Amino acid sequence: MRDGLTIGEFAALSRLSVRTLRRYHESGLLEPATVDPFTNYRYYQSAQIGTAQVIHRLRQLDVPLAEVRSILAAEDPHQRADLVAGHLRRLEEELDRTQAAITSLRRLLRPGPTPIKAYLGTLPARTVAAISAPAVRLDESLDWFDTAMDELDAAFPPAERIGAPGGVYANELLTGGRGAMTVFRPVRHPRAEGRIEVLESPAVDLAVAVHVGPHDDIDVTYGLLGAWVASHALGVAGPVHETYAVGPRDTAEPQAWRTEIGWPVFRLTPAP
Amino acid sequence: MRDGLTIGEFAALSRLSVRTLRRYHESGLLEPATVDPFTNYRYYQSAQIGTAQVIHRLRQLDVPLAEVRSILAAEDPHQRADLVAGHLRRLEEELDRTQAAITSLRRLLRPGPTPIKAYLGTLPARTVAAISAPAVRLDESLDWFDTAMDELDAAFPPAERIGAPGGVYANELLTGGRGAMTVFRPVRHPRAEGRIEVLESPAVDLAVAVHVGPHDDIDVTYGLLGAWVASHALGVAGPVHETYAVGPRDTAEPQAWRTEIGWPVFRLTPAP
DNA sequence: TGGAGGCCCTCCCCTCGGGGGAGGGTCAAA
DNA sequence: TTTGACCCTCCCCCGAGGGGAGGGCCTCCA
Repeated sequence: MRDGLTIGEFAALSRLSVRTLRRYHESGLLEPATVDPFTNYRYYQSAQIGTAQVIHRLRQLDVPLAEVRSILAAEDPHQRADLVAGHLRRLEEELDRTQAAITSLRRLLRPGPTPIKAYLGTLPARTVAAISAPAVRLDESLDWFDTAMDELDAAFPPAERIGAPGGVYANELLTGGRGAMTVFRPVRHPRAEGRIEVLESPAVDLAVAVHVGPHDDIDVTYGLLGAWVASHALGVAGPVHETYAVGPRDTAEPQAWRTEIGWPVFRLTPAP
Repeated sequence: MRDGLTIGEFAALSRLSVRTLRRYHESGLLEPATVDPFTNYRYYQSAQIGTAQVIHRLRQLDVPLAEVRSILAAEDPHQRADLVAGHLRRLEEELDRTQAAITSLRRLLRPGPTPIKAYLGTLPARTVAAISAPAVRLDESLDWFDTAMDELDAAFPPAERIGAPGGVYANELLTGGRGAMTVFRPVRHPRAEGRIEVLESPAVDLAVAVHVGPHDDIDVTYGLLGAWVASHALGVAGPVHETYAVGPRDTAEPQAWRTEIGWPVFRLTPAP
């Protein structure tokens, strides 16, 4: 009777390729039960099939090998389940991104010219209650924004609020980097409290476009506004302002959302 | 007035990184409108923002750059939509695989021992109507199987049929390669017709396990059967037989499916 | 009219999870 | 004993970027 299953037999039972099994051995992810010291032949035990199948399926879910390792290392089934559940959550987020990409593409690939109603406006100086963070990544921004907005809403009941809330976002965020982010609400009597601070926002000239609907394809509106700005010989002068004229706090129907995007701009002087 | 947008400005508007834009230039996917011949600075036009956004979103959907190229090259919006739709179909298949992986993992990670009821049996010699393909890949097998089964069903009406249909699958399929595949149905009066041939299947000793439910996690049953075979000092002697005792043609409720997996085996003689 | 500091350039190497293939040793059935 | 399938190591390749070094360029402000 043999030492165990050869790598080829084991590959068939675990649906992994022979090469991949060798790689997993090399990286310590799945050690053969025995390795012949003279021939270096790998032999596996049938009890290892389950482990190999777990690896195979986790990899199908794009779990990185390092994480597979920690899932396998977790003795406690609960802890293991938590790790897997964490990855499933990431899969759901990935699905959201996929959905947004499809929505956005549908708009981008719509035949015919894409109209954009943009205009120049001036945001007057005003005093608002705000929460800021110095360095957030774009993908963390949604969570951060919700938390901060909840804090503002808790501190200023509806009677205190005047006008729609908004956010100010550093332009570096658009390039994938970290950047400053502010969420604000105009209120009757702004006051500092906890993370909330009183912000004097100066008057600023803006190029404005209104995005209607959920934010899945807001990048398209940004692009159209950016094109409008560039083609009107304007330069970008600061972080973008979003004003949530109608947002998730006003209606549960995302189709009705209205987001005003305002980009501080200045007129470029023509070159001589 | 400048030549256009610098790479950094363009990156922000298209949500691509500067590095990525340079890569797309290098690979001819998205050429800057002008390149300064002395400094090699890239300048983009605002009209290119839409194209860059399309690329960005397609990449989010994991469309390979080569395919992005052909989508962009398609002038006709319909043709373009077809290419995109093709990829969306692939995304759906990916989603099916993800679903199967989750089902399978749930079973694999279920705490406690995993019972398997396997037994040795003999499939008697018999004559069946069959369709074979010499070299199919596992991921093509589902489509191929459905087509072939439909042909068999069309040629042999219910009154002709005796017993459950099945398939014979080369073991190479399990390792990701191509292999022979046969779908068969026992019928009263087998006859060749079109792709259908009459197959004399010899008697064979099988290790058998029954998989209950949809095939999402059938790999686990295969693994358990394989472990059982290995631990009983048996060797695999030929292509695996699946018999669809209850299948999609019998009930729309996948939970009720019963698939008998039979692996031809022989007794290994103990080493001296 | 300088600088300073932020952009931008190229070039090279790294990542991750494999696949292809060369060149050569081993195992087991005929 | 031969033969053919199987296994070994080693090296290179892929795609789609990211990191960083080293150095030039642009533009704003003093």
